[in-house]
Amino acid sequence: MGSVTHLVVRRYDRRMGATPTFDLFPSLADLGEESRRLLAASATRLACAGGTPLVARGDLVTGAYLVEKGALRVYYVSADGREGTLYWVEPGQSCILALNALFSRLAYPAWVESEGDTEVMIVPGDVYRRLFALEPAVQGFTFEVLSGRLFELMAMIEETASQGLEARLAAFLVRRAKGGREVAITQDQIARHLATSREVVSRLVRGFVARRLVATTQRRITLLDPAGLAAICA
Amino acid sequence: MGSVTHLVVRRYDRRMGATPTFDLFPSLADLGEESRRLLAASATRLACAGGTPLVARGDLVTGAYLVEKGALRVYYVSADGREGTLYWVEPGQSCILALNALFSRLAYPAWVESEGDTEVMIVPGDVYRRLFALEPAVQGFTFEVLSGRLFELMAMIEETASQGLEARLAAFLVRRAKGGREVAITQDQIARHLATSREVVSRLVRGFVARRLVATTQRRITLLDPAGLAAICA
DNA sequence: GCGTGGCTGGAACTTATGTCACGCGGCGAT
DNA sequence: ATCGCCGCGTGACATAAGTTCCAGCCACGC
Repeated sequence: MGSVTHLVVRRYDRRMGATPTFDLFPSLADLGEESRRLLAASATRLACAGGTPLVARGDLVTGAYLVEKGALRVYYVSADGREGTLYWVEPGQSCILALNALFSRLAYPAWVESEGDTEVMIVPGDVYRRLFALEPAVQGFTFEVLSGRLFELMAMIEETASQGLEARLAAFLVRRAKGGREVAITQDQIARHLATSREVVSRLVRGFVARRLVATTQRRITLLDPAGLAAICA
Repeated sequence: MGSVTHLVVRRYDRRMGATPTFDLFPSLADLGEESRRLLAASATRLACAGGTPLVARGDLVTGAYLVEKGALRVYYVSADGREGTLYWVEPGQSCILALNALFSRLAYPAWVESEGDTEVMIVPGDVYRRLFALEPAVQGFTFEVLSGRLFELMAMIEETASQGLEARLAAFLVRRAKGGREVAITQDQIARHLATSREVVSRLVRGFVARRLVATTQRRITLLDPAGLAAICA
């Protein structure tokens, strides 16, 4: 909000000296030659800094978003201002809601923002639809993305309903560390991911600190005992 | 459990004097003649009474379930035994998780049971996959079912996170009445839909009764003031 | 040095929800 | 009839989570 964002959209062309890379999208690698050309001719790339708002609830989305770098955070905001993360779209994945809205022509039901320096390949809606009709690879890719999200959301509902906040926070930290021990994030941001308030996160983190599971500094939580945290999730 | 269930699976054939009806599945109506024949030759129908367990978490699902009558209830059960309904599959819809597991070959992540006398058309996995590859109508149908569920689940997550139980109960009753005023259901069942306990439902219903929003008898709740209930949801 | 803003720690309190224990009434089975 | 089960009502209580409010701390700029 008010911060300077770097939002660049450009067409793939000679100037960039590169056609879209499909390294991240193996399912898309075996397109027919014609489809590849169609894609290269119409796809644009969007690059932006972290925290850039990309889609607001109710927007009509005009293309398929294929994330190449960084991540997209898809989240909801309830009437009283509380927000919660629905899922992240990481490199090699696609923003499924975009595809969704794309086909069913429904308005997008959530917000999307970038997280970290992000690059996204955008395939215009009509092009994607044509590719979907023609290319089994695109059908399969689309189906996988959709069904993967469905599974994630179902797991999330169950987790939310059956686990306390402490367990969910522990799980969040472990996932977020991705095998490492550092989680560089603000407690306020954590609160927004988990749809709770900063104070509550602070209280829970304090509890972890007391049990020597983590250590904290400003904007950073260090996992001292990942196994212990993981045990809490169960 | 222990109760007598009526579970019948039969092949569509001369004895039934009818090929599968596509009335409920307009998207499937314009299949090629060959596909129609393939479908008719391989589809089976399952008929069962309410409460029949059909799929358990972890099952490998072997076909696409197209509901013709009754409904399927898809729900989760957490470690401590609490359960909650994820969604219902009503006539004209398909059990998307079945399709999901079908394509990605993942184990089914939830339970499914029938609700009311139910009839389901089951298309074997390999047949569905072949039809999906060949028929745009099937692709579109599949995509719509998947994306519809995604939207529902997202809405549900937001609702669960931002609304209190009372509001969710009110919403449940209004939806369930489907425009009418009668909801024939046990409070215990309601509790299982909303992932809470019977006592809590009882307490909330009592509150509604006190406000003359509903009246209760055994196994039944009558909406006296649907508008008032709807107001609570907001 | 000093102020300012963003982030965190922390107590005290309120509220929603879950849990336990029990009674009561209807209704079908024996 | 009467026994027993099921669905329900109800209060007391336990607990997790949200809320309010304030203090401290760090980094940064001036």
